[in-house]
Parts: sequence; C-alpha cells; structure tokens
Amino acid sequence: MANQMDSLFSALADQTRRDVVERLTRGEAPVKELAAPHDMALPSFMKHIDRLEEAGVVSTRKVGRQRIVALTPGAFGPAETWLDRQKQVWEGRLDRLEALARKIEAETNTFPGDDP
Amino acid sequence: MANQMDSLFSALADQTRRDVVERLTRGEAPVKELAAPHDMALPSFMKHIDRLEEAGVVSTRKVGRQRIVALTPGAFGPAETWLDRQKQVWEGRLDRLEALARKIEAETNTFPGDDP
DNA sequence: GCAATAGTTAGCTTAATGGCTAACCAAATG
DNA sequence: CATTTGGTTAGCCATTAAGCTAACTATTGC
Repeated sequence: MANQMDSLFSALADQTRRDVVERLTRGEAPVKELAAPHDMALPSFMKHIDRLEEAGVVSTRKVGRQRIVALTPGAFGPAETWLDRQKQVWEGRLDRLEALARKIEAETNTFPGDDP
Repeated sequence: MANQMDSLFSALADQTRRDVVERLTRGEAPVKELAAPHDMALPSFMKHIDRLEEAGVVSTRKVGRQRIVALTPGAFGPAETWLDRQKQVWEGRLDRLEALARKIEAETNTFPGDDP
C-alpha cells in the first residue's frame, strides 16, 4: 500500500475489521475473544488484526500467551480530516453558487444595465 | 464487494481516486480532463471512475462524446457517520473511566468504610 | 466525408486479498 | 510432566484489483 491514508481507508473497507473496531471501542481484548463471533480460522482472522495494526488503527501487546489488542487513540484522524476537507470545499462551492444565483436573480428583477 | 460501506471505504483507499474526488469538489468535469494529471492509460483510469461510481461517490452522464463526472452530494455520509459513532462510543468509555478514577480517588482520600 | 477526439470493449499480466489446512511453539493447568 | 490453550508460521488456492495494449465506436470539426 503506497501511503498511510490508503492503508487506513482500506483497513476499514472490510466488515470483519470494522466489527473488530466497534468491539474495541468498548475496551481492549485478546485475539481469541475478538475472533469468537467470526466464523473463520484463527490464522485468517489474525491477518485482519495485522492489517489493522499496519494501518495504525490498533496496537497489540503480548501478555503471557495472549495477544491483547487495543484501539489506537486518534487513529481515524487523517480519514476524518480528509472527509471534512472535502465537505468544506464542496460546501464552499455551493455557497458561492448560491450567492451567484441570488445575484442573477436580483439582476433579472431589474432592467439590464440599470446600475452602470 | 459485500456491502455498501465496503465499497465506499475501498473507493477512497486509493490516491488516484481521492485525487479525482478532490478535483470534483471544485466542480464536475469530463473524464479526459480528470485523467490528464494522472500518468495512466485511459482504460485504466476509467476503471477508477467506475469504482467511484459503483460506490456511489460519483455520478456520470454522457454529453455528446464526453462523459461528465460529478460528485454525489452526501456520498460520504455513511463513512462519516460510522467514524463519528466509533469516536462517540470510545469517548463515552473514556468519560466513564475518568468518572471511575475520580470516584476511586475520592474514596482513597477517606478511611475505607466511612459511609456504610 | 474524413480525420481527430473521447470513450469503450476485450483480453492479458502481476500482485494483493481473504480464505484454508497442517504443523509448530510457548504458557498455563491438572 | 502431560495436556490444553492461544497464537504463530508456512504454504496453498481462488478472486479481485490495477495496470497495460490493441482494436473498435460514436461525435465533432474542418
């Protein structure tokens, strides 16, 4: 994956991984527990954890024979920022269009060339 | 791609496609113009447009021999909503933890069993 | 009407994804 | 100490993604 944002968005582009994230917002948990609701072999499931970790969404530490997985605070920041910026530019453009529309409206309600 | 959110997030998990989105926030454009900054064969580029369209991020219409591409208003809604909800639950949990911490703090500042 | 332009269709290649099994290792438990 | 438990490693498979070229179609402009 080229850049950070690619791996962040693509980490979230999978139901299994989003489920894991949702579970983790309610507190960290070992892999086995996270895997339980997903009908999937452990090695397959671990790949999802790996992808979340590589994307920085999650961090893990080993405690005894368990691997504890926890959400990384602020991990979604870049994604949210990007989405917000798009909305901002988009809405800025709509505002300008609206202003223009109002101006044209005003002008058509008078004779053309009323205010030279 | 299974569900809607999968294809939405994965549509954004690519620099080329995010570039297209950013360009489109400043107004619709024909495919050729969108493709110009990207060193890529047209058919390859068109696949990106197709993916954006399938994800509902973009809509297209044919005008003469051109295909005009425009951003779909509110297309990011589901993604933003999901991200917001995670933050909300996450922060709610932090709040409860903080409250708990304060309570413990208060209790350790008195004799245990002071208020039975 | 002929040439250039803007896509489109078809078919190919390479690499990444998402899943599996089998076999292994290390910590915990009876 | 033997067994179970929780991961881990290795290797395989099918599908999808992301790129390409070549050849075709439909509009537009001279």
